Amino acid sequence: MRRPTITDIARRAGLTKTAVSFALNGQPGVSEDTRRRVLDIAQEIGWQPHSAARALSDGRANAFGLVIDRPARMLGVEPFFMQLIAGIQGELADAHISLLFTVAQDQDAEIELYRSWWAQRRVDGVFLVNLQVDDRRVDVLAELRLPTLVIGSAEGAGDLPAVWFDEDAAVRTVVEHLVALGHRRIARVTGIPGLWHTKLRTDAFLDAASGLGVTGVCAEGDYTQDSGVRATRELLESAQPPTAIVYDNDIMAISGALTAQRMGRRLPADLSIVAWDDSPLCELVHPALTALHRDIGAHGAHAARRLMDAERGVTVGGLEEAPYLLVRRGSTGPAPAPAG
Amino acid sequence: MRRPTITDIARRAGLTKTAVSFALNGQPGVSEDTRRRVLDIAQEIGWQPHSAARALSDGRANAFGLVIDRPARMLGVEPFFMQLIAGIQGELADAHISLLFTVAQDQDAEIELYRSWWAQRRVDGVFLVNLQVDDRRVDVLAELRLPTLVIGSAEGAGDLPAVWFDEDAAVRTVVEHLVALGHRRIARVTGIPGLWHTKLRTDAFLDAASGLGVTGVCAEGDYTQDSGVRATRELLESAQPPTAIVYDNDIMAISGALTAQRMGRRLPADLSIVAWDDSPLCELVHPALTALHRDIGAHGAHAARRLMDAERGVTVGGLEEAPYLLVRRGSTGPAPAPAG
DNA sequence: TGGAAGCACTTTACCGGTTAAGTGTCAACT
DNA sequence: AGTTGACACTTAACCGGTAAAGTGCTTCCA
Repeated sequence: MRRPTITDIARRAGLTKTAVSFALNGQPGVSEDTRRRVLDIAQEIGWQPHSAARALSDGRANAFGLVIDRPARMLGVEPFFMQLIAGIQGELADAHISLLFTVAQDQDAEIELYRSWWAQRRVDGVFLVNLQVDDRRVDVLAELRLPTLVIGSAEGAGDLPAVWFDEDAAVRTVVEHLVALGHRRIARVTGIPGLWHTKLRTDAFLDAASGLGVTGVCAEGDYTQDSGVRATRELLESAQPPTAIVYDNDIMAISGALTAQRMGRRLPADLSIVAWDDSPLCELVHPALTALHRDIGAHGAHAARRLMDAERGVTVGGLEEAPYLLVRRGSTGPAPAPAG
Repeated sequence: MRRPTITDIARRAGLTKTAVSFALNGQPGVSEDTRRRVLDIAQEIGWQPHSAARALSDGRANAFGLVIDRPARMLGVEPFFMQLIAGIQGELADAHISLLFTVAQDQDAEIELYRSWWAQRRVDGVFLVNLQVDDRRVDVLAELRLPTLVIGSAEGAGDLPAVWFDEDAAVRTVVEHLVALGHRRIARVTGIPGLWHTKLRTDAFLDAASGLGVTGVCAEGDYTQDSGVRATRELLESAQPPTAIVYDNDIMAISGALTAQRMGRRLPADLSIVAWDDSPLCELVHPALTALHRDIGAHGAHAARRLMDAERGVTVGGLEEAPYLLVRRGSTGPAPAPAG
């Protein structure tokens, strides 16, 4: 089955390919009759433009790129990226823009990939995720002038447009919730320390705690359940254990909850737990975990729309998403009465 | 920063672009000196071929496609696809082939996407996952002659090449393991019924059970934790509850394990549990879940290599992966002594 | 010493689109 | 009646590669 070209259409319509191109693209210069006829033929023989031909001609690849450089072992346990991609797709599909999705070994490999994509004109722009403090990717992408949309953090994005959630407000909501329940020693198990949103949350967490006159402690995690278990154990075995723990993702929260239960803590009577990002996993354990909920699909859609705008030269500002929603479930409750 | 083309190289080398093209592609017809010089210049100015130009010229898109049509809600809770994609990428990267990854609403949308990719020459081939019984995609792809590699099932793939795991042997391994532990009533919570590998496992499960003279029961699930909870409850509340349950994925296994524990069953004293696919989640619960382990990354890599071969016209046969490995953890043990 | 062969290129054309510039025809206007 | 201009196209060129066919020079051999 040979794929039809505009030349085929031209032959059948008795026109030149230029006339056909005009007709197909709504350009003036062809009669309405002719345009109709051309469109009918195109429809009939199932013509669609050859992506490479068009790309070569107009210089646009009609593709965006998304690279994740976390180790494969850690990928996918979190639903975040799949939901994000699904949201992005929804917007891109209508515009006939494809998504090149890649998993890179590390940041060097990721940067090499951007250079390669740029040099080969494979993509018209990229989504940048998991922004780190002093992230080298930002400078590289700016230097390449590859349209970029940062997902997840306004800080550190430099001049690049971004979409993000208000981590600060979310942290405050959680801390206020816990303080209102009487908690005075609150801990937080962080995500990977180098990431901007981890830093934002940590700063906001310590601020909120001291602002409300309670003790806030951070233990370092890395999103894996191992780290969730370890951090939880350390916190609960410390001299002055917290009565509530906030985890930076759901995996750590669940492993933390189960660890605490194994250590004899009742939830929420002895310990309250809050998860960040509300995946189905949060309802897996008993009691179900109180969690910060956000619309990740919409987040992806917003990112996609903005990258499309940015790539077309429209100046786009940042977008702060609708606030996180604190979904209260069984894992948070009144602080235990002070011992002794 | 203008991107360099071979014409730029030609100008600097004092040659025509044809000579440059020959030099860059290792074609005969240029002296070694000239070739060196051209390669040096290319290196120096950071030239890489314009993907669209090359695609237009040689007719290859240098991209493969992968579509998943499960609802976004269910995606990503399972690490399977992320690991698969990471494995695929590893192979494709060296060959400078990109992966177009898309999440589709349903199978109709997926088929439309294939037609569109084909008509626009966006991809040179596609990976087909989650093969269903009477899958319409197989015929469409065969009709389009879009090189296709089926991942996960030889059955139902028609003439399309495939890579798959031996589900039959895996089922037998599990059932034999459980029977050896003394279990006589074994249940299985299935994945989505329409999928080929679900059917394969179900048939094999019932066969293995009757072959070993034990009772095998299947309860329908759909990979979600809700279905895991529901099926587990039904099974345990039935007149003759099983002493062991095998789940078709890890999410259902975990929710099943937790549900059983909440219903007062001790694991493995009262009930043994086996998970299909060994993600980190399996070690989340206590006792950790016995699980069927397989190398999903390698699976993806094999698929990628075979699709590359198929697309180049090499006749590729099917590949059965190394067998599943049953990782024994705390969730399986001797069957409880018969009551009464 | 003339012809053939081989080398190292160049010329030309093509892939399938888009687009600037050119052309023939007809109607309207002066 | 001749110019003008609009219309509906066509011609030609371009995007950046690849590749078949052609060219000029050297070398080798009979």
